[in-house]
Amino acid sequence: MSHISVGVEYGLHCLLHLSGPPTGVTVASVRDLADLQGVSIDYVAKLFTKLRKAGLTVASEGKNGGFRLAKPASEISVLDVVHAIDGVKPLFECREVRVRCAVFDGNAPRWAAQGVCSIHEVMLEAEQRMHEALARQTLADLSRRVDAKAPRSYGPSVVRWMENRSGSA
Amino acid sequence: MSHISVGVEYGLHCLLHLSGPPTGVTVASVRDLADLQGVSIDYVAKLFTKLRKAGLTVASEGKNGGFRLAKPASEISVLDVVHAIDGVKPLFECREVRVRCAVFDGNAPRWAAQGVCSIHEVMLEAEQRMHEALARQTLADLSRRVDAKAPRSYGPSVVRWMENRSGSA
DNA sequence: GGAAATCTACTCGGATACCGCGTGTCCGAGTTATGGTGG
DNA sequence: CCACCATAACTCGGACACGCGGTATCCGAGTAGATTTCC
Repeated sequence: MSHISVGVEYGLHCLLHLSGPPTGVTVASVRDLADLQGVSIDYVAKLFTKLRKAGLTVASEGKNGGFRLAKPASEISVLDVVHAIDGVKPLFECREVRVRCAVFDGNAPRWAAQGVCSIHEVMLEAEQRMHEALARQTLADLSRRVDAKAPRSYGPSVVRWMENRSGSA
Repeated sequence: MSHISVGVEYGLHCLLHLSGPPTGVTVASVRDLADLQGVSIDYVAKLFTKLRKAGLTVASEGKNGGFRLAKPASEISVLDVVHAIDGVKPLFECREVRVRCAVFDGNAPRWAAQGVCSIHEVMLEAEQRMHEALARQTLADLSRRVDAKAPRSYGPSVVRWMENRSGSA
């Protein structure tokens, strides 16, 4: 179990497919998105509920409904997706052991509880660096990287796959 | 449950007390270290077993035994402690969903499985930034910060507390 | 032919089951200094 | 006075219990377009 969950991974892959041409479409149903990656439909649906609440996607209900990005892909960072799905769980949870030092015998002096624990400071600094790196990358950046790897035929084949599904259903 | 466990927090606090004057001593038993912070003895013992295996501390067995740092505090980074106790668990565990894309229909082409997943790359970059921040801080740095906060009387009182314990026992 | 009813496909959200892992505890074994005992 | 033995204190390492949260599934409700039915 890692700090950044698989939900984030699924979510990012789905959002990449929603980032428009050349590699993806602009609107798709949860069913198609889930089946496209061999993941549980219900699970992906829960992810998109979170993404919607975070204001990253908008949903259109009813038949032929689906999700699309609420903003241009260049304005959605990886950090946004992480926070939307995993919440803001901290890298490190300080338990304030400094105030429980036996020397204080129960009642810690003011200076011990004041400010942020020194160890906590270091962890917060590291967390900050991590967040900066994640905030720097947007869906558009990721999309470009994928496009650079994949052959030119990949994008259209994905689009065709989705159209065939809705056609056969 | 955060990515960096409470074990690391306990471990760091213990190691700080082992970082020598002015705030700490140079050798101490697990019992004293644990009681000093109101933490389970057995649990701290397990932590120190890991720290020993990682080569950060050395133990002297038998009566009046205990642990001391294997290296100067200035050569032990926070990252070393994190890795020693939590292991090297990754920030993000890529499940390679890219190769499971339904378009490939079971057998993914070479280009899809080649190299590192684009999403994974971003996560690795963030993890790297985090590690850099943790590697930059040593026990000596932390010790200095604590000393700057605590009054001059704190260090000696900790030492006295330990001596009283071994004296009364 | 147009309006109403039905159907279908989709989103929404809660409830729940499963399972791995972090946290914490317990115990037996090995090791070394200390204190006591007997020659 | 010295050698020997028992005891205490400590580390070492495995085993295990507990609970939380991530992962995954199921189901009922609400909504809107498509289709059919009926006047």
